[in-house]
Amino acid sequence: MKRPTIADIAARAGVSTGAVSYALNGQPGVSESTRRRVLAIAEEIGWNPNRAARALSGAPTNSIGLVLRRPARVLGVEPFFMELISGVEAELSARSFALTLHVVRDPESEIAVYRRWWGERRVDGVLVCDLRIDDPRVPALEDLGLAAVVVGPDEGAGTLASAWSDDGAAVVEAVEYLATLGHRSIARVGGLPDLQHTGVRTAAFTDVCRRLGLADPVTIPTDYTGEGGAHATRRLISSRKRPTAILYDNDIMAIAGLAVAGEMGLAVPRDISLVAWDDSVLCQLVRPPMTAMSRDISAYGARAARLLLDVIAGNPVVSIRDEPAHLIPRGSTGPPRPDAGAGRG
Amino acid sequence: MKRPTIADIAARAGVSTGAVSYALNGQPGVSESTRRRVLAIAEEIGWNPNRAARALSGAPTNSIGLVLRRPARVLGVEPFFMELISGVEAELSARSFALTLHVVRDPESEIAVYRRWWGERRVDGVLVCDLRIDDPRVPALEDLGLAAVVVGPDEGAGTLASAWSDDGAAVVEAVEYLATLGHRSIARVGGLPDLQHTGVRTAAFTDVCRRLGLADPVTIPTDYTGEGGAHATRRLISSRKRPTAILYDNDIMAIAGLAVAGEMGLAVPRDISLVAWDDSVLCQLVRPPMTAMSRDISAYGARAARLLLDVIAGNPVVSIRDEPAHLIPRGSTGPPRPDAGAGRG
DNA sequence: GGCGCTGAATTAACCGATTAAGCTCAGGTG
DNA sequence: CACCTGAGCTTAATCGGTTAATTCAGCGCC
Repeated sequence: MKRPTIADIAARAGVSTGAVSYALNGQPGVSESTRRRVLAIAEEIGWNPNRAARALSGAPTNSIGLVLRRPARVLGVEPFFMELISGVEAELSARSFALTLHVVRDPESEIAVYRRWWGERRVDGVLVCDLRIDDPRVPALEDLGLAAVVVGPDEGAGTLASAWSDDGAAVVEAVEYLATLGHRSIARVGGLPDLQHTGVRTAAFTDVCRRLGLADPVTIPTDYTGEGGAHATRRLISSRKRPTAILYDNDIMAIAGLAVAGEMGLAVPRDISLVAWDDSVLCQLVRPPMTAMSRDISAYGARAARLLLDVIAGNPVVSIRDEPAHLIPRGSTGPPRPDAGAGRG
Repeated sequence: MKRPTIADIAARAGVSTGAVSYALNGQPGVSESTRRRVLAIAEEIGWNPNRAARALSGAPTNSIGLVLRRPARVLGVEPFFMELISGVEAELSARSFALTLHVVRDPESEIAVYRRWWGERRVDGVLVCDLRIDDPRVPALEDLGLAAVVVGPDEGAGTLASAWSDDGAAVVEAVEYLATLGHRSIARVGGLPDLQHTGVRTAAFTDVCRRLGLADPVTIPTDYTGEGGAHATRRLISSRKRPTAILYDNDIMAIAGLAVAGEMGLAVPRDISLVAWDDSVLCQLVRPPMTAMSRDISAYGARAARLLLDVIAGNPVVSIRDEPAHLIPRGSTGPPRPDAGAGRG
């Protein structure tokens, strides 16, 4: 099947391609009757503008890009990105924008992809995830002048707009809740330490523990995997000053920690309380069900997408600080045992 | 920052744009020294081919499309698609292809998107999921001549290539396993009845039950949701001829069914055995852990992507029948009670 | 010297749209 | 009747590449 072009329409309508273009784009310069005729013919022969040709004349591509830097196989396991993408798509599909996805191995190729997309005019803008400390992508994108929105805290986002939740406030909520239950020694199993939002959480955690006069706030950095969470939990439980509560930076690690606590003979929440960041079906299914910091990830995605569309449209934009995650108390948290935190498990 | 073009390179190298084009594309027609000079300049000024311009001259877009028809929010919950996408990406990213994603509401707009992408030359080919009986997308794609691969059984895929597992063989494996345990009355909680692969599974289920001389094989159609699975399970358990084993078309429904069995006072697997299709962490976490038909979804995605790339390249292709799902026995299956299946629950 | 050949380059058409500029002609004006 | 105006078109340049056709210099050979 041959793709119809405006030349085909022009031939049928007996006018020039220029006139057809004016007619199709609602520009002045053609009579109402001609316009109607052209539109009817376009409809009839199933014409679609060749985006390549339009793009050559400077039109937007109506698509945004998302580059993910992880082993592709991990994506299937990690629910975060799919929820984010579902939120992004909800916003995009309403406006007939497409999402172009690309998975890369390392930060250099991520920047190379941005550069290529920009050079190729493949996307109108990009969403940037997993911002790191001194992330080289920020200056690279600023240099290129490619529209971009950071999905993450605005710390380190430079001149780029950002959309994220107030992770600090969420940490404060969780720690205050545990402190109210009576916990004086709270540890944290954190995510990748060079991620911006890990830094934000760690700072907030340290601050609130100090403010409440709690024991020295320990954060063990991990890689977000179940193994990492299990290992960190083992270390914390067998440490001299065993905490009475542990705050995990994601749900996978919290659930792994729950299993470790069981193996080491600790009852949850009698001997130790556990809190997960990011709620999921998993948290509801385990016994005891896991107290979790729940947030609407797909709403973040939608918000970030809308922000990016604004940036692309050239509208004035302000970074969005979204609703913080909020605590959903379940069975994995309770008051500490009076004698807890004394010896080994 | 201005995007460099081949005209910029030509000016610097002191040759025509035509010569630059030949040099950059490894075509004959330029001397080795000129080619090296041109390549060096291109590298130096960070030139990238404007894809729109190339596309105008008929070059491929190096991207493939995937249209998903579901409420965008459901995507985050359904792990299937993310795993599929991760497999697809693993294959694509190695070849610097991008994946363009679009979420639509109804089948008509799905076809409209194909038509638009084709007209716009936005993608080189598409992956088609969730094939239905007499799916109108198949003739539409055949008409357009847009490269396409069906992710699903080749029944109903027409002239399009397809990649899928042998669901029939998997059903046979599951039923034979249950029959070996001693079950004579096995029911099935099926997925959406108008999906092609549901039809394949239902036919195989009916056949193998007949062949093994089992009781009338009942399949209750559902919508794949937990609620649907719970409702179907309730109906089966309270039916006059209660089955001693139930085969579910996905894991969500199986887990919902497990909860229903508990509510209705049945012990699993003593009173009733349950088998899930598609394994996941969920299946391992519930008590008793769920016997499941496990398959490597991301491998399907990778295989389908490779097939599509072959179709696009014009290589001869044959549909792939991938490895069937294989049974992972866990705690939710066991021999039936001698007196089971007699009365009401 | 004239001829054909080859290699290395240029030129120009082309892809399918957008759009500034130019043309035509009907209708109104002095 | 000459002149002006503007609606309604057409023409042609343009975007950034690709590529067929063409030019041209240099060389070998009869």
